[in-house]
Amino acid sequence: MKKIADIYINIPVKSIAKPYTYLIPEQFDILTVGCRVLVPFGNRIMEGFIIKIYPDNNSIDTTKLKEIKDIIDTQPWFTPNMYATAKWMADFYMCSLGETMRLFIPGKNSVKIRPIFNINDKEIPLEEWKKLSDKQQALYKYMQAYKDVDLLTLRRSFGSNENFIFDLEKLINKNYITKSYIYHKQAKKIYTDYIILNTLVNDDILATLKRKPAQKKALIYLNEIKEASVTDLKQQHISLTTLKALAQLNYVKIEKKQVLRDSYKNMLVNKAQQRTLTEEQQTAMNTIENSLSQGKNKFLLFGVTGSGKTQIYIEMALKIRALGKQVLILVPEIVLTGQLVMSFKQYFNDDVAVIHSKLSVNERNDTFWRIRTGQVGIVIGARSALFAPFLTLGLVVMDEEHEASYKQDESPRYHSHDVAEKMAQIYDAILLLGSATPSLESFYKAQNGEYTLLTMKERIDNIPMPFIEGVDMREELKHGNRKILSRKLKELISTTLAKKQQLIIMLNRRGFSTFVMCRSCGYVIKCPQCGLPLVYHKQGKLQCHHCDIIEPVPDICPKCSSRYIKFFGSGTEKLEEELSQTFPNARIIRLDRDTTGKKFAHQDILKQFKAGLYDILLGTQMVAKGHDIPNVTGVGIISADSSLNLPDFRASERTFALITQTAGRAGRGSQKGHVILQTYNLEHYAVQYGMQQDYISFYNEELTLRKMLYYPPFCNLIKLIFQNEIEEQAIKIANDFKMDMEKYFSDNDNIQVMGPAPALISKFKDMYRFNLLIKTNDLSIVNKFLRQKNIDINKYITIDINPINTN
DNA sequence: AGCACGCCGACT
DNA sequence: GTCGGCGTGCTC
Repeated sequence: MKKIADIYINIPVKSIAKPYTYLIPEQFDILTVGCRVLVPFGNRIMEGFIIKIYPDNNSIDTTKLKEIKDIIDTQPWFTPNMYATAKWMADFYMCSLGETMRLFIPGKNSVKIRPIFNINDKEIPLEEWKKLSDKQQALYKYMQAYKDVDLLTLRRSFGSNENFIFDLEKLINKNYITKSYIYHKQAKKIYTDYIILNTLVNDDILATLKRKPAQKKALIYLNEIKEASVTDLKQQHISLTTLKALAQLNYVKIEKKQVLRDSYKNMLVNKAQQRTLTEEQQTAMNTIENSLSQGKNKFLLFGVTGSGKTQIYIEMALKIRALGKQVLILVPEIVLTGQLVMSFKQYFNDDVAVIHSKLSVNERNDTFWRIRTGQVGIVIGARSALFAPFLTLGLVVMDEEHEASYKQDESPRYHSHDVAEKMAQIYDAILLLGSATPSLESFYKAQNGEYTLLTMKERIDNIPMPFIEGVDMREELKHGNRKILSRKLKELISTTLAKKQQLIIMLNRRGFSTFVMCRSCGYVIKCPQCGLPLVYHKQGKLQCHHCDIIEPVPDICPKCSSRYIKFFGSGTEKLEEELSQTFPNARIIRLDRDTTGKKFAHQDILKQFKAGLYDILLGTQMVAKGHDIPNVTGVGIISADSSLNLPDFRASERTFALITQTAGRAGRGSQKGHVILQTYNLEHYAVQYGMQQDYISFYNEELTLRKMLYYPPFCNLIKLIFQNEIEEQAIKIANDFKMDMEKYFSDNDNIQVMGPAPALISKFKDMYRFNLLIKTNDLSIVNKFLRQKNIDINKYITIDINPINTN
């Protein structure tokens, strides 16, 4: 009797967000829950994940079921814990299980499926043949000559214009040509020749090699390490000829072995020196031990920039590795991995795997395999590292836990913070969050005892905190200075350069001018797709920083045809120009998304700056994060306000964090740092406390505001984005829903609906977008209501649980 | 998401 | 009368 399985199809589409039932053919009886399979779906072959196998098929009508076509895994890819995580994510974020499960496989699909075409065996009668067009006849003749033709080959032979597809379908419909599918695994395994010692090495054997010094040397070397790859041996100056000769003598065996790609393998690092913890670090470790013995295993490590949080992560990782469990280290961006990977490699060497979105599918696949088979114990990576196939998990570290980039901003819109916390629970692992500026939510939890708070106030080696000075840019204007650089900052740059020390200058906008406006009619040139102002870049192009669309700069205003088109606002390119004009002898390098296109470009720039090849590093917030450059004593923050004026309740929090993080770059060596902070909002509390580096006061003031306005951490947020081609329709549907919901929850004061308000990107690809913001103290009842109303499968409504911004 | 199906206007 | 445009609905 054939068994039956429930399968989720690997497609990121809400409308098919349900399991489909298939028969398991007898030859695939080994299949279990968590295996990946190929199934017929509609008239295609698709990849699917088995989520359930029925013990018997008595109560199910099997006549309408299709059969599983082929298998991808014989062992389940999804462990029960991976499945539990995916399931929780789908429930919590109200998206399809297929959508969350596919996060866990390397690449979007495990197999590549492509259609191939062949002629049908039966002949075409002459009178039918005559009815075919010339093109159709040509196509048929072509397929008589070649077997298993795919679309790519046809395209090459029949021109790039797609007309042949029409004729092809005609022939398929008449059953002259058949269409079938072939598939192969996405990831290709690579192999290398491996040399394995095949004899006891003793004096007798070595004696036979008396006149063969190279072979003798090779054998002695192999005796020490037993086996090695041919490439590794080549580095030891042992040639393939030598090895082949040894193989002839049967002293060694040559075997093919799979190589697991790892571009971080040959990273050169110094061995870790003697570990000595500071008093604060030791206290933190003791607190962790005590809490663990009381069964508390969630920690918030609140440590100022430069206090040595990384060392705590390492200490904890050492403990967990000693227990044989795996460790996950999350970092906000690939950019930050460089520094942290180095530190971990010093202690763990090749026990470290790195995962991020710039890895090739092949390398990711190999890395996943090393994790899956327990060949590595430390996994460092950005968001996507959450979905590595851990065997066990004893510790989840989240560095810079306040970072907004932990939130995935497209479907499935998960927040790594939530997922990491859930995973820690599922795997029974320790959760360790770290930040110099914790998110309000996390610090609030620490205050309430949900997390154990670990505080480190001192910088390592008693390095003093930098001196921060604010410059009111309104005063600068009054004194006739219309430049980007204030007089004080210019002075700081001069004196720092004179001392042969380095500077970091942050301006959180890339490009040259931030908007282009017609002086005559006031028209601002906007992105045709999303309506945001286009940014002028130096190479003479206009770019949308949201859609990456590039447009030429118009000579005349598109609206009133006047020639008075001017550029306003300043970005990093303009700052670079002003700096090099003001300080012609300074060596300046820029770091922003425009200069970091290639895979390791970012690290290269930082490496060169660190090596002293440049005096000034300028860039967007990228320059604010993580790296430790001892010779930097001066830091300039050009516009602390740009993040302050955003219409979002987290604007103050972000501004405070950005100021603190950037200022923290100054004075990491023995010299005291000096920071100039330019702002138009000098009296704002986020700026003031940022200047004083006083997180606690900022937290208290911000928390009072949050409580008053009923925002997180006092409630949870759900953002609903309503889309429609007709603006009024979008507003009406949103409003109707709002009234519906308010009626349903009329007796519950803790659930509020705000809006509808036009989204920040109010029109995208001809769709108007309006937001509703739901505030609730109970996510689950709102979740239930939304499902009941089928909001979760409505393709014109996007649900964002715990959104990172509200506009 | 694809892909078939089906209903309506343009062209041989 | 046929071709082909795109809106609608389905996928075990």
